[in-house]
Amino acid sequence: MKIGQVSKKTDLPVQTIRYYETQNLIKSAGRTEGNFRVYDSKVIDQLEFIKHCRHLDLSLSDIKRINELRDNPNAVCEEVNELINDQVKLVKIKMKELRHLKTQLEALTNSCSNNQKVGDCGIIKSLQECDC
Amino acid sequence: MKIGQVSKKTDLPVQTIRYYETQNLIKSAGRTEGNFRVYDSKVIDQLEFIKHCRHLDLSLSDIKRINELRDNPNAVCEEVNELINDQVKLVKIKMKELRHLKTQLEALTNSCSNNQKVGDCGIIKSLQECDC
DNA sequence: TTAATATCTATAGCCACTATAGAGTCAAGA
DNA sequence: TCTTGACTCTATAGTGGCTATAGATATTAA
Ligand SMILES: [Zn+2]
Ligand SMILES: [Zn+2]
Ligand SMILES: [Zn+2]
Ligand SMILES: [Zn+2]
Repeated sequence: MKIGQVSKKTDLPVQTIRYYETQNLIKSAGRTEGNFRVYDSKVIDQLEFIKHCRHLDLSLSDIKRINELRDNPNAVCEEVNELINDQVKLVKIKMKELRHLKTQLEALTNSCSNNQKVGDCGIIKSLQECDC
Repeated sequence: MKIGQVSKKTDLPVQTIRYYETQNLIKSAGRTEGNFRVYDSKVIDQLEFIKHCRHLDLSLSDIKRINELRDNPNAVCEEVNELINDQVKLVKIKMKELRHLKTQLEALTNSCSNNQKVGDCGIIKSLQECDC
């Protein structure tokens, strides 16, 4: 299988697959005589795994670590658990920040009736005076 | 006033102030004989304005646009309004994504009792099988 | 044979900074 | 006056996770 076909099967851009190789998330593939990468079907599963991890917004280094852990199926899974818990914490922090942001932005839109002069616009004024 | 003092007053790193200059968010400052930047107190307000906009996660190009609009105090403030509304939309989209993420991550943590073998860990299994 | 398509490497760009290196400037104390 | 240390300067690279481009080579289909 060449990289284009892997790309179609996984719905990942060719560039991204090559990028994952440079980051050692997948092994460097074998090559044809003409220097084209050749894959066997195992890589599909590996890339799907990476994709799912990325859906969860795990960093590539986290994913690398999870892959390492997967290679020791007899080890205790505590570290996997921690990684996911840390990610939950991160997401919660980001959500909190966004809620704060939303409140502030909506207060701003309420301070402007949309047909004022820029010089009188409540948004501009609030941005000058805000004490956050 | 030299850049270090501006930095202290605004609580912005010196590098950031210079960076804003390269991005034309503030005018390039005057210089001493020894080529040090010299500012008057106006720049403090300008930087505070930028800071407040950044608190709202407005992009530097948005901030640049808002600054341009501020220079036409007689224009209608519709565009300011739109910028903020677009930002609200962005924030809402991001919040939705994060809520989805949180749900998925918490389902993952529930699928693992933390003292399993990696080979049996529900998190790993879910990441292999997930169909999102 | 030729044209289109696929692949290769290397490099730059995105965003908003942050960090570093190496050189120059300035102020205060001995 | 000299020196030390703090401050500033420019230029450059790094962050993360891709994405886009250029220019060369390889393969495939008509
Ligand atoms: Zn998934
Ligand atoms: Zn307004
Ligand atoms: Zn503010
Ligand atoms: Zn587990």
